[in-house]
Amino acid sequence: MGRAPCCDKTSVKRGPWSPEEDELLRSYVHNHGTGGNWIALPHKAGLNRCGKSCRLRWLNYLRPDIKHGGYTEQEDWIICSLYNSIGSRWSIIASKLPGRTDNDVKNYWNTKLKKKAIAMHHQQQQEYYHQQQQHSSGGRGRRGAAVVTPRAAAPRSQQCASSMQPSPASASDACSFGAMYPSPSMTLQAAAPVLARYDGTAPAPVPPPRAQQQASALAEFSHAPATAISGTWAGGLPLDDMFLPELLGDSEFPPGGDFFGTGFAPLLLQDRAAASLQELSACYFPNAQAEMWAAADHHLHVKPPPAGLCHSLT
DNA sequence: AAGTCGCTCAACCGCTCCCTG
DNA sequence: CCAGGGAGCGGTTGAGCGACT
Repeated sequence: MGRAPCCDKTSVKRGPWSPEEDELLRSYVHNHGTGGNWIALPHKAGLNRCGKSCRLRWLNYLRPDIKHGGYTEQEDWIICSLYNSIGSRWSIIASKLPGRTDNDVKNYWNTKLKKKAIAMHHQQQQEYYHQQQQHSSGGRGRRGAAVVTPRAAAPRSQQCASSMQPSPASASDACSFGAMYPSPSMTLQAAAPVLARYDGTAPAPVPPPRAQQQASALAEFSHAPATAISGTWAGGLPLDDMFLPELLGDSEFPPGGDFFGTGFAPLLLQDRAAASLQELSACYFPNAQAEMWAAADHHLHVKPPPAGLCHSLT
Protein backbone atom coordinates (compact mmCIF):
# COMPACT_ATOMS: atom_id res chain seq x y z
CA MET A 1 0.00 0.00 0.00
CA GLY A 2 1.50 3.29 -1.08
CA ARG A 3 1.53 6.49 0.85
CA ALA A 4 -1.41 8.81 0.76
CA PRO A 5 -1.41 11.40 -2.01
CA CYS A 6 -0.18 14.84 -1.04
CA CYS A 7 -3.47 16.41 -2.06
CA ASP A 8 -6.91 15.56 -3.33
CA LYS A 9 -6.32 15.19 -7.02
CA THR A 10 -9.98 15.45 -7.81
CA SER A 11 -10.33 18.90 -6.34
CA VAL A 12 -7.19 20.60 -7.62
CA LYS A 13 -6.50 21.80 -11.12
CA ARG A 14 -3.96 19.87 -13.13
CA GLY A 15 -2.29 20.28 -16.46
CA PRO A 16 -0.74 23.37 -18.04
CA TRP A 17 -0.55 26.56 -16.05
CA SER A 18 -2.36 29.66 -17.20
CA PRO A 19 -0.64 33.06 -17.23
CA GLU A 20 -2.95 34.14 -14.41
CA GLU A 21 -1.86 31.22 -12.25
CA ASP A 22 1.76 31.94 -13.03
CA GLU A 23 1.31 35.53 -11.96
CA LEU A 24 -0.44 34.53 -8.75
CA LEU A 25 2.35 32.16 -7.83
CA ARG A 26 5.10 34.52 -8.87
CA SER A 27 3.73 37.44 -6.94
CA TYR A 28 3.04 35.37 -3.86
CA VAL A 29 6.55 33.92 -3.75
CA HIS A 30 7.99 37.33 -4.47
CA ASN A 31 6.09 38.88 -1.59
CA HIS A 32 6.10 36.08 0.95
CA GLY A 33 8.63 33.51 -0.16
CA THR A 34 7.73 29.87 -0.13
CA GLY A 35 7.62 29.80 3.62
CA GLY A 36 9.15 26.36 3.52
CA ASN A 37 5.71 24.86 3.13
CA TRP A 38 4.65 24.09 -0.37
CA ILE A 39 1.59 22.17 0.76
CA ALA A 40 0.04 25.23 2.32
CA LEU A 41 1.27 27.68 -0.29
CA PRO A 42 -1.39 27.20 -2.99
CA HIS A 43 -4.19 27.91 -0.54
CA LYS A 44 -2.47 31.03 0.73
CA ALA A 45 -1.72 32.18 -2.78
CA GLY A 46 -5.26 31.58 -3.95
CA LEU A 47 -4.26 28.82 -6.30
CA ASN A 48 -6.31 25.71 -6.84
CA ARG A 49 -3.20 23.62 -7.36
CA CYS A 50 -1.33 20.86 -5.61
CA GLY A 51 1.62 22.09 -3.58
CA LYS A 52 3.98 19.86 -5.46
CA SER A 53 2.72 21.28 -8.70
CA CYS A 54 3.37 24.81 -7.43
CA ARG A 55 6.84 23.88 -6.32
CA LEU A 56 7.66 22.35 -9.68
CA ARG A 57 6.25 25.28 -11.59
CA TRP A 58 8.27 27.72 -9.56
CA LEU A 59 11.52 25.81 -9.63
CA ASN A 60 11.42 24.82 -13.27
CA TYR A 61 9.78 27.77 -14.89
CA LEU A 62 8.99 30.85 -12.84
CA ARG A 63 12.22 31.41 -10.95
CA PRO A 64 13.80 34.63 -12.20
CA ASP A 65 17.21 33.16 -13.01
CA ILE A 66 16.03 30.34 -15.23
CA LYS A 67 17.62 29.77 -18.62
CA HIS A 68 15.90 27.68 -21.27
CA GLY A 69 17.58 26.09 -24.26
CA GLY A 70 20.69 27.43 -25.90
CA TYR A 71 23.07 24.98 -24.29
CA THR A 72 26.69 25.70 -25.00
CA GLU A 73 29.33 23.14 -25.85
CA GLN A 74 30.85 23.84 -22.48
CA GLU A 75 27.58 22.97 -20.80
CA ASP A 76 27.30 19.86 -22.94
CA TRP A 77 30.68 18.80 -21.80
CA ILE A 78 29.92 19.42 -18.16
CA ILE A 79 26.69 17.48 -18.36
CA CYS A 80 28.35 14.54 -20.08
CA SER A 81 31.28 14.54 -17.73
CA LEU A 82 29.09 14.60 -14.68
CA TYR A 83 26.72 12.04 -16.09
CA ASN A 84 29.73 9.91 -16.72
CA SER A 85 30.87 10.32 -13.17
CA ILE A 86 27.73 10.35 -11.08
CA GLY A 87 24.97 9.09 -13.33
CA SER A 88 21.52 10.57 -13.50
CA ARG A 89 21.83 12.80 -10.48
CA TRP A 90 20.21 15.63 -12.34
CA SER A 91 19.89 17.95 -9.41
CA ILE A 92 23.61 17.78 -8.76
CA ILE A 93 24.42 18.22 -12.43
CA ALA A 94 22.02 21.13 -12.72
CA SER A 95 23.57 22.80 -9.69
CA LYS A 96 26.80 23.08 -11.65
CA LEU A 97 25.03 24.87 -14.48
CA PRO A 98 23.79 28.28 -13.35
CA GLY A 99 20.25 28.93 -14.48
CA ARG A 100 19.58 25.35 -15.44
CA THR A 101 17.10 23.12 -13.65
CA ASP A 102 17.30 19.43 -13.07
CA ASN A 103 14.23 18.91 -15.22
CA ASP A 104 15.69 20.95 -18.03
CA VAL A 105 19.01 19.15 -17.93
CA LYS A 106 17.26 15.82 -17.77
CA ASN A 107 15.11 16.64 -20.78
CA TYR A 108 18.09 17.96 -22.66
CA TRP A 109 20.05 14.82 -22.00
CA ASN A 110 17.23 12.46 -22.89
CA THR A 111 16.21 14.25 -26.07
CA LYS A 112 19.43 15.57 -27.51
CA LEU A 113 22.69 14.96 -25.74
CA LYS A 114 22.24 11.23 -25.40
CA LYS A 115 21.72 10.90 -29.14
CA LYS A 116 24.67 13.13 -29.78
CA ALA A 117 26.85 10.92 -27.62
CA ILE A 118 25.60 7.78 -29.33
CA ALA A 119 26.28 9.30 -32.73
CA MET A 120 29.80 10.08 -31.62
CA HIS A 121 30.22 6.53 -30.47
CA HIS A 122 29.14 5.15 -33.84
CA GLN A 123 31.59 7.45 -35.52
CA GLN A 124 34.30 6.15 -33.27
CA GLN A 125 33.30 2.59 -34.07
CA GLN A 126 33.78 3.22 -37.75
CA GLU A 127 37.14 4.82 -37.17
CA TYR A 128 38.13 1.93 -34.98
CA TYR A 129 37.25 -0.67 -37.58
CA HIS A 130 39.08 1.33 -40.17
CA GLN A 131 42.15 1.32 -37.96
CA GLN A 132 41.81 -2.38 -37.29
CA GLN A 133 41.75 -3.12 -40.98
CA GLN A 134 44.91 -1.13 -41.45
CA HIS A 135 46.66 -2.87 -38.59
CA SER A 136 45.20 -6.30 -39.03
CA SER A 137 48.49 -8.10 -38.44
CA GLY A 138 48.03 -8.80 -34.75
CA GLY A 139 47.98 -5.27 -33.41
CA ARG A 140 47.05 -4.44 -29.85
CA GLY A 141 43.97 -2.62 -28.72
CA ARG A 142 44.13 1.08 -28.15
CA ARG A 143 45.80 2.51 -25.12
CA GLY A 144 47.80 -0.67 -24.97
CA ALA A 145 44.92 -2.57 -23.47
CA ALA A 146 44.14 -6.12 -24.41
CA VAL A 147 41.12 -6.27 -26.65
CA VAL A 148 38.36 -8.18 -24.94
CA THR A 149 35.01 -8.67 -26.54
CA PRO A 150 31.98 -7.83 -24.46
CA ARG A 151 30.88 -11.43 -24.48
CA ALA A 152 34.19 -12.47 -23.05
CA ALA A 153 33.67 -10.06 -20.23
CA ALA A 154 31.23 -10.39 -17.38
CA PRO A 155 27.59 -11.16 -18.09
CA ARG A 156 25.51 -8.07 -18.60
CA SER A 157 23.82 -8.53 -15.28
CA GLN A 158 27.20 -8.42 -13.62
CA GLN A 159 28.49 -5.44 -15.49
CA CYS A 160 28.02 -2.06 -13.97
CA ALA A 161 28.07 -3.70 -10.62
CA SER A 162 28.93 -0.45 -8.97
CA SER A 163 26.52 0.29 -6.20
CA MET A 164 26.59 3.99 -6.81
CA GLN A 165 23.23 4.08 -8.53
CA PRO A 166 20.24 2.90 -6.60
CA SER A 167 18.00 2.59 -9.62
CA PRO A 168 18.78 -0.25 -12.02
CA ALA A 169 17.78 1.86 -15.00
CA SER A 170 19.93 4.78 -14.06
CA ALA A 171 22.77 2.49 -13.17
CA SER A 172 22.64 1.04 -16.63
CA ASP A 173 22.66 4.41 -18.30
CA ALA A 174 25.31 5.79 -16.08
CA CYS A 175 27.57 2.90 -16.77
CA SER A 176 26.77 2.95 -20.43
CA PHE A 177 28.17 6.40 -20.70
CA GLY A 178 31.10 5.65 -18.54
CA ALA A 179 33.32 6.26 -21.49
CA MET A 180 31.33 8.58 -23.64
CA TYR A 181 33.10 11.70 -22.54
CA PRO A 182 36.19 10.51 -20.86
CA SER A 183 38.81 12.93 -19.84
CA PRO A 184 42.20 11.33 -19.53
CA SER A 185 43.05 13.44 -16.56
CA MET A 186 39.77 13.53 -14.76
CA THR A 187 37.25 10.93 -15.74
CA LEU A 188 39.45 7.91 -15.58
CA GLN A 189 40.93 9.10 -12.37
CA ALA A 190 37.54 9.72 -10.93
CA ALA A 191 36.33 6.37 -12.19
CA ALA A 192 39.17 4.51 -10.59
CA PRO A 193 37.46 3.66 -7.31
CA VAL A 194 34.46 2.19 -9.07
CA LEU A 195 36.65 0.37 -11.54
CA ALA A 196 38.71 -0.99 -8.73
CA ARG A 197 35.55 -2.20 -7.08
CA TYR A 198 34.24 -3.76 -10.23
CA ASP A 199 34.75 -7.46 -10.33
CA GLY A 200 33.39 -9.26 -13.33
CA THR A 201 33.38 -12.57 -11.55
CA ALA A 202 31.50 -11.46 -8.53
CA PRO A 203 27.71 -11.24 -8.34
CA ALA A 204 26.25 -7.77 -8.46
CA PRO A 205 25.99 -6.48 -4.93
CA VAL A 206 22.66 -5.52 -3.50
CA PRO A 207 22.68 -1.73 -3.33
CA PRO A 208 22.83 -0.59 0.28
CA PRO A 209 20.74 2.32 1.53
CA ARG A 210 21.82 5.61 0.04
CA ALA A 211 23.42 6.95 3.18
CA GLN A 212 25.48 3.82 3.41
CA GLN A 213 26.47 4.16 -0.22
CA GLN A 214 27.68 7.66 0.42
CA ALA A 215 29.76 6.66 3.35
CA SER A 216 31.34 3.65 1.68
CA ALA A 217 31.92 5.48 -1.58
CA LEU A 218 33.72 8.25 0.19
CA ALA A 219 35.74 5.79 2.21
CA GLU A 220 36.73 3.88 -0.89
CA PHE A 221 37.56 7.10 -2.67
CA SER A 222 40.03 8.03 -0.05
CA HIS A 223 41.72 4.64 -0.26
CA ALA A 224 41.58 4.13 -4.01
CA PRO A 225 44.83 2.69 -5.30
CA ALA A 226 46.65 4.99 -7.63
CA THR A 227 47.50 2.07 -9.86
CA ALA A 228 43.88 1.75 -10.86
CA ILE A 229 44.13 5.04 -12.70
CA SER A 230 45.15 3.73 -16.01
CA GLY A 231 42.33 3.83 -18.48
CA THR A 232 41.62 0.17 -18.02
CA TRP A 233 40.24 -1.77 -15.16
CA ALA A 234 42.11 -4.50 -13.43
CA GLY A 235 41.08 -7.08 -16.01
CA GLY A 236 42.58 -5.08 -18.83
CA LEU A 237 39.25 -4.23 -20.40
CA PRO A 238 39.05 -0.74 -21.84
CA LEU A 239 36.42 1.38 -20.23
CA ASP A 240 34.47 1.71 -23.44
CA ASP A 241 34.33 -2.02 -23.77
CA MET A 242 33.02 -2.49 -20.30
CA PHE A 243 30.17 -0.05 -20.31
CA LEU A 244 28.87 0.79 -23.75
CA PRO A 245 27.13 -2.52 -24.47
CA GLU A 246 24.66 -1.62 -21.77
CA LEU A 247 23.31 1.15 -23.93
CA LEU A 248 24.05 0.18 -27.46
CA GLY A 249 23.45 -3.52 -27.37
CA ASP A 250 26.04 -6.18 -27.90
CA SER A 251 25.45 -6.42 -31.63
CA GLU A 252 26.48 -2.85 -32.13
CA PHE A 253 29.42 -3.03 -29.86
CA PRO A 254 32.95 -3.40 -31.12
CA PRO A 255 35.87 -3.86 -28.83
CA GLY A 256 37.91 -0.78 -28.43
CA GLY A 257 36.96 2.60 -29.80
CA ASP A 258 38.48 5.84 -28.79
CA PHE A 259 36.61 8.88 -27.69
CA PHE A 260 39.61 10.98 -27.14
CA GLY A 261 40.19 11.88 -30.74
CA THR A 262 37.11 13.78 -31.81
CA GLY A 263 33.93 15.31 -30.56
CA PHE A 264 34.16 16.99 -27.22
CA ALA A 265 37.63 15.81 -26.45
CA PRO A 266 39.29 18.89 -27.95
CA LEU A 267 37.43 20.91 -25.39
CA LEU A 268 39.61 19.32 -22.81
CA LEU A 269 42.42 21.36 -24.15
CA GLN A 270 40.66 24.55 -23.37
CA ASP A 271 41.76 26.31 -20.28
CA ARG A 272 38.29 26.62 -18.88
CA ALA A 273 37.59 22.96 -19.30
CA ALA A 274 40.90 22.03 -17.79
CA ALA A 275 40.26 24.30 -14.86
CA SER A 276 36.91 22.69 -14.27
CA LEU A 277 38.30 19.20 -14.13
CA GLN A 278 39.27 19.51 -10.54
CA GLU A 279 35.87 20.81 -9.63
CA LEU A 280 34.11 18.13 -11.58
CA SER A 281 36.09 15.37 -10.03
CA ALA A 282 34.94 16.51 -6.65
CA CYS A 283 31.44 15.69 -7.79
CA TYR A 284 32.21 12.13 -8.54
CA PHE A 285 30.91 10.77 -5.36
CA PRO A 286 27.43 12.12 -5.16
CA ASN A 287 26.22 13.60 -1.97
CA ALA A 288 29.27 13.59 0.21
CA GLN A 289 31.79 15.39 -1.96
CA ALA A 290 29.37 16.98 -4.35
CA GLU A 291 27.50 18.39 -1.42
CA MET A 292 30.52 20.03 0.06
CA TRP A 293 31.30 21.45 -3.30
CA ALA A 294 27.80 22.68 -3.96
CA ALA A 295 27.70 24.29 -0.56
CA ALA A 296 30.83 26.21 -1.48
CA ASP A 297 29.31 27.50 -4.70
CA HIS A 298 28.75 31.10 -3.85
CA HIS A 299 27.94 32.08 -7.38
CA LEU A 300 24.91 29.84 -7.39
CA HIS A 301 21.78 30.31 -5.41
CA VAL A 302 22.29 27.11 -3.60
CA LYS A 303 21.08 26.82 -0.10
CA PRO A 304 23.44 25.05 2.27
CA PRO A 305 22.58 21.39 1.97
CA PRO A 306 21.25 19.56 5.00
CA ALA A 307 23.61 17.00 6.39
CA GLY A 308 23.77 13.85 4.35
CA LEU A 309 22.04 14.91 1.17
CA CYS A 310 22.89 17.05 -1.77
CA HIS A 311 19.96 19.31 -2.33
CA SER A 312 21.14 21.34 -5.19
CA LEU A 313 18.89 24.08 -6.40
CA THR A 314 16.25 24.50 -3.84
C1' DA B 1 -4.40 20.91 -47.73
C1' DA B 2 -4.71 17.06 -44.82
C1' DG B 3 -2.83 13.38 -42.37
C1' DT B 4 1.00 11.21 -40.04
C1' DC B 5 5.11 11.02 -37.58
C1' DG B 6 8.62 12.40 -34.48
C1' DC B 7 10.38 15.54 -31.20
C1' DT B 8 10.28 18.56 -27.25
C1' DC B 9 9.41 19.73 -22.72
C1' DA B 10 6.09 20.92 -19.04
C1' DA B 11 3.90 18.39 -15.80
C1' DC B 12 2.80 14.39 -13.21
C1' DC B 13 3.79 10.13 -10.49
C1' DG B 14 5.71 7.57 -7.07
C1' DC B 15 9.51 6.79 -4.49
C1' DT B 16 13.18 7.90 -0.87
C1' DC B 17 15.01 10.81 2.49
C1' DC B 18 14.74 13.53 6.40
C1' DC B 19 12.60 16.11 10.00
C1' DT B 20 9.56 16.35 13.82
C1' DG B 21 6.67 15.02 17.52
C1' DC C 1 12.96 4.35 18.61
C1' DC C 2 9.08 4.87 15.70
C1' DA C 3 5.53 6.69 12.74
C1' DG C 4 3.68 10.38 10.04
C1' DG C 5 4.19 13.88 6.84
C1' DG C 6 6.60 17.20 3.84
C1' DA C 7 10.36 18.05 0.58
C1' DG C 8 13.02 16.66 -3.03
C1' DC C 9 14.34 13.68 -6.67
C1' DG C 10 14.38 10.84 -10.91
C1' DG C 11 11.53 8.46 -14.27
C1' DT C 12 7.71 8.74 -17.23
C1' DT C 13 3.88 10.67 -19.77
C1' DG C 14 1.32 13.16 -23.09
C1' DA C 15 -0.08 17.61 -25.25
C1' DG C 16 1.51 20.63 -28.55
C1' DC C 17 4.06 21.71 -32.43
C1' DG C 18 6.79 21.41 -36.56
C1' DA C 19 8.51 18.53 -40.32
C1' DC C 20 7.49 15.43 -43.64
C1' DT C 21 4.68 12.77 -46.98
